[in-house]
Amino acid sequence: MSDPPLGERVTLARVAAQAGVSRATASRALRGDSRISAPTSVAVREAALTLGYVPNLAARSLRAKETHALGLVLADLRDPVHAMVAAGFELEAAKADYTVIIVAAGGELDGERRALRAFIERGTDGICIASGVIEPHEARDRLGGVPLVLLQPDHASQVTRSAGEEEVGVIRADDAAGVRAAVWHLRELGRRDIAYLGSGDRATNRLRGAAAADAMRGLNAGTLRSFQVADDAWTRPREVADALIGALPDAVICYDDKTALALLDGLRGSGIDVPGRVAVVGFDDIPFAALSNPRLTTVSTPVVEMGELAARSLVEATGSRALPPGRVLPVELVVRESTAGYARPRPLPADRGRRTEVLARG
Amino acid sequence: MSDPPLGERVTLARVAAQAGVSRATASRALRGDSRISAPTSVAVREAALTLGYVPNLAARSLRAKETHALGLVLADLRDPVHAMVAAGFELEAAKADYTVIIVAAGGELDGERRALRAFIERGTDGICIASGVIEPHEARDRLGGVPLVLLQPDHASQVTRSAGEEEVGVIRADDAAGVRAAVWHLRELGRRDIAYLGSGDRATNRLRGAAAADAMRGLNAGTLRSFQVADDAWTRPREVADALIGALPDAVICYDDKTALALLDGLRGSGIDVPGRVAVVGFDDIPFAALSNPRLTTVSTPVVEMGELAARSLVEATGSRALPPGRVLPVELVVRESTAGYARPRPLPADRGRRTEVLARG
DNA sequence: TTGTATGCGTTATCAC
DNA sequence: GTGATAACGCATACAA
Repeated sequence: MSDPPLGERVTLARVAAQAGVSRATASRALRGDSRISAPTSVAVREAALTLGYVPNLAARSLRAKETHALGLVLADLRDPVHAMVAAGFELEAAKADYTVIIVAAGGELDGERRALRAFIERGTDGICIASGVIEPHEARDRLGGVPLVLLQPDHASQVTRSAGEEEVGVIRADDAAGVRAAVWHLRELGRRDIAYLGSGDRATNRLRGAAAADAMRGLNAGTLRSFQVADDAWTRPREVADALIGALPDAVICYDDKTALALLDGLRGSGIDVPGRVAVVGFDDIPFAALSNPRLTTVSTPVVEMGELAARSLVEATGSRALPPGRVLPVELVVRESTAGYARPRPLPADRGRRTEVLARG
Repeated sequence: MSDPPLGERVTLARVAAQAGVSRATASRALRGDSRISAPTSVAVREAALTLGYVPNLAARSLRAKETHALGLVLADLRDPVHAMVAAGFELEAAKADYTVIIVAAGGELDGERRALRAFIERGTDGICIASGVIEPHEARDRLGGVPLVLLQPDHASQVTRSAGEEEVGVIRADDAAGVRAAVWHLRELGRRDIAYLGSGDRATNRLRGAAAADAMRGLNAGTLRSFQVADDAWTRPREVADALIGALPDAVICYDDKTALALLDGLRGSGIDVPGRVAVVGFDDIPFAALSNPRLTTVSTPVVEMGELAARSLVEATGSRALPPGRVLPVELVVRESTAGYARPRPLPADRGRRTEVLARG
């Protein structure tokens, strides 16, 4: 079952010798070149197997000028959303027999620059920057020709482009549509004093906040109130709740699920009922949003699929010399208990509580 | 700011030519060889900079027989625990200027074999298998000499080794101690009918179950009851709760936090009070365990640190020709509301609810 | 159908 | 201090 212990690594030359052919023939046989006769092919394969030959991809890359590797830059694998993007990316890359190099840049410009440099050094065939803060133009410049996909770019320049618009090489979720659906939903429930709770100071945050304000305007529903907490405030639920308490709205749309779940906890700590006193909406629909108490209403974004799509685009781009296309992916509002009517739900028979209602489809 | 658009990639030869020296000299100058004169060194660096030279690591690896890359096999990046291991691993690798290749093997033997093969092909300087199901001996065989670290190995052979024992190249958390602390804690609270709720059929699950049974025996506390749900049951909370309902214990130690949080949700769906009727304990202490309602008592395992440790071991192993050492890392029981006294906690002033109590330190 | 020869970009060994 | 030159392992253009 297990290969022979490779003290010194077996090279193609050894295989060729063993099979009694030239290196060229061995190479062709192993790569399935149609011109090689069946018997030689078999002989070579056999030799490779018994010797435990494993090709040296560094050597192959050097010749072939392609590595069958993709690079993925993201902010932090500890964040479930980023991890899910990475999961989708790796999954799809693996299907096409590509390997993935991941660099966590910590959401910092210099980290992203270093990551790009590392990818160039390693000659990755394609690169994806997820939630990057680097200016798109700079990234493309630094890469000079290597296929690049920007996934939910978080650079300031992204705030101003009009919603729903596709951009070459950019994959995004339709955040604006999601926020709009949330606002509509809350208005339908009779909530009047709606607020946006931002977290961090990146483009995505500002974009969602702006979308909420727009939606309010579109509904002639008065102005949106705005609160803001730090990037990592969600690990300190009190801090999140305290940002609102004292000027409590009757509905809050949060930057993401992490913030929303922390808010839920913080409000409970202050004896404030959700959804009775305040309705809460999250963003992303991470798995734990369905397990909170009350279960969290949230805008579900296809994070895993976005990762998959990014990888697929890159794989395709390396084949055809074309640029990866852009995409704006639909999101949907998943309504759960945190925005239910004024009464808290009773114990639920069967799986009723799990049911979700689609209000908006990007 | 941005490098010149590299149509064809700049090679060392170009830099050398530009600086008016030989390739050898250029190479030495860039790597900081002390024998190169200051003026030439400067000239070379300058040339490299203006030309936008980026070294080709494939070529370098081919010569140097080391890649400055580490391989990480894990089951699934969508799982927060695995993602956190990966985060720690990448973080620490990056500090030592190593790049990380991640392959998700889906918890399947063949996937892990393929991953190892891919790593060998790419010549990674070290490899970590996290929660792998591959037999340790087989893994070492296939790798022939490449430093290997097994992180929380999940192969059957791991169940029988005695708890707390260190094994070369194996990094584990002291699961048994954690479970023991949980059992003691529950007994102290007066819970008598304690159960273990397993999930999946891997070694780690069996190991934790066995540790719980042992702890009960050690306390002369009667026999532990055992329940079991599928690997992915946590996404179907009803199913998790239904596994217990009908023979409800008054305390449950769950395989992990995901399962515990699902159980919390499922029990709530059935109107069963936690901790009033049942106390619930999780395992891992993922961030969301602190945000549930009730907040989850859980065994905190140093997942990120384990990833860091793994990477560090590998980096060190590549330097010194030695094998990576083994480690059993301490865990601690974090007591929260899900095992509080019989009364449900009132709204909490300030951060009282966040306080944790350390009961056991591996 | 197979073999020969060359080069991918670096670094190390040996000269000078 | 610096420069030729060879070699890492592989894949291909060209010959046969």
